Amino acid sequence: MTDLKNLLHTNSVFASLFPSDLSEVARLASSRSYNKNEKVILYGEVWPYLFLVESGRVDAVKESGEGRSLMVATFSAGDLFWGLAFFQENAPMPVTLEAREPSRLHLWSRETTTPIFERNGRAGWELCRLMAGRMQRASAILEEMAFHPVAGRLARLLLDHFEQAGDAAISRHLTLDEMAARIGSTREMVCRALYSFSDKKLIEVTRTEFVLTDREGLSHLVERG
Amino acid sequence: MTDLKNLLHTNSVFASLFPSDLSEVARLASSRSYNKNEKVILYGEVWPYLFLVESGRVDAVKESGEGRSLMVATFSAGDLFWGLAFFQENAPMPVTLEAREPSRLHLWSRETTTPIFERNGRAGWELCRLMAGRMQRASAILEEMAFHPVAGRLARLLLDHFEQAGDAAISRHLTLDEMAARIGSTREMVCRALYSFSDKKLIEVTRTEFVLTDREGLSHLVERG
DNA sequence: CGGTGTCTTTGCTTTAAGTTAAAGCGCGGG
DNA sequence: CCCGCGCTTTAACTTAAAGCAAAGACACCG
Repeated sequence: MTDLKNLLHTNSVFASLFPSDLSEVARLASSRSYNKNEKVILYGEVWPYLFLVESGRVDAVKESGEGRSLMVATFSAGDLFWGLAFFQENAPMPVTLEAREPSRLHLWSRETTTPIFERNGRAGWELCRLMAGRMQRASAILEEMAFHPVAGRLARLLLDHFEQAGDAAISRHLTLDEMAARIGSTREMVCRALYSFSDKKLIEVTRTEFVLTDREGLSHLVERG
Repeated sequence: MTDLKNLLHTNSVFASLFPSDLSEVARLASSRSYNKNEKVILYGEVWPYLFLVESGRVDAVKESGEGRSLMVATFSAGDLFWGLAFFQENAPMPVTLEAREPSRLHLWSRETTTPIFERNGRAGWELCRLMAGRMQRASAILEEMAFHPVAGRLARLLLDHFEQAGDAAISRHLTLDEMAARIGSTREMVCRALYSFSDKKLIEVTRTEFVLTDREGLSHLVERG
């Protein structure tokens, strides 16, 4: 069995195809590699493709007319995503997709795969479930942007992103700009918020490391914003 | 043929069921009426249902801890929507659903309908298409909240909501609070923004009516935010 | 008619967010 | 080893948004 077929088996959507259709899908895939920071597709383009990430990492980013950007999702090995035009003709991409590290994707076009999904009810259903999950995430982001101030959003980012380490120092592998993009703000705001957390003894900050000293306090900030 | 079956036929998802399954679905529906302002289901509940609006209007609203609210969608006759738990067990409602006028809905539970979708590939596919459309809308709202200031969001609301009338006076059938909920702001901000538009000769405002005098100018405001 | 409650409008205050500018640090290239 | 560039940190300033309070306007009801 090919590597691609193995990869397909690990995905709940493809795994529920009839075996013959799974082979067909494996044959229809067009595979491509992307360099670090290479764009997969730009915001606003009509892009009728479905893709599965074999390796690497692809970010979905919205960019405003001038300067600001907001990262809404990131996809890594095993994740499935699509251009809206895969489902609805002429629907433009709502985000730019950009490879953050050298990445390899397998792509399928709308025409070749539509008939396969139409005869595999179970796979269509799994795809719905996947979309429901994405919807939930979109909804959570929207809620944060609408109701939680910057400090609350940053507190959540810290908690989510540094779950693992307990009291240990964590190296800052995100720049201020990257954090700002994730919470929809600016590098300066993030810096100030970090130091305001530090003033309140919630975290310790150095140029290169964090220590989350008071997760309780941080999650309290997330709550009330 | 029953009224419900007629209604089902007008919906792209149900219309692509096998005829026998369509009858089955009609039989499985539980139908309910809601009064004006009655809640269908509250934010955060686990609600594994799919529903079709027969008549009336149902709004999807997010509410913040204190006071603020944001209306993200409204459903009227012929529209299909669902609780996330219809697709993913235990996923909570991301919005509160509330009947804005006396409304009648037909509901289906997860258990009874899952097998039907699994054997009707075409219907599952149509459901995906529908979800893609909803995603697009969610994405547009997010983008506005993140990148466009209040004035821009309000300008769009005016243009969208009063498309029909040309230069004629339009009665204000939305209160300031309702407009504020739609653009994620407050009554006061909306009022001020309206009068700032009026100062710029983009619209004319009276206590009870609007005239959109300069749609050009308004859409220009939408652009640059 | 007057009373009551909802909605609109406005001024004033407070808070959050964003912008600009100026250092400071530290790593890699020459 | 030093220099320069890019990222980080900080402070002062500006703007946008929200909150509060009070005054009208209107609509409905008894």
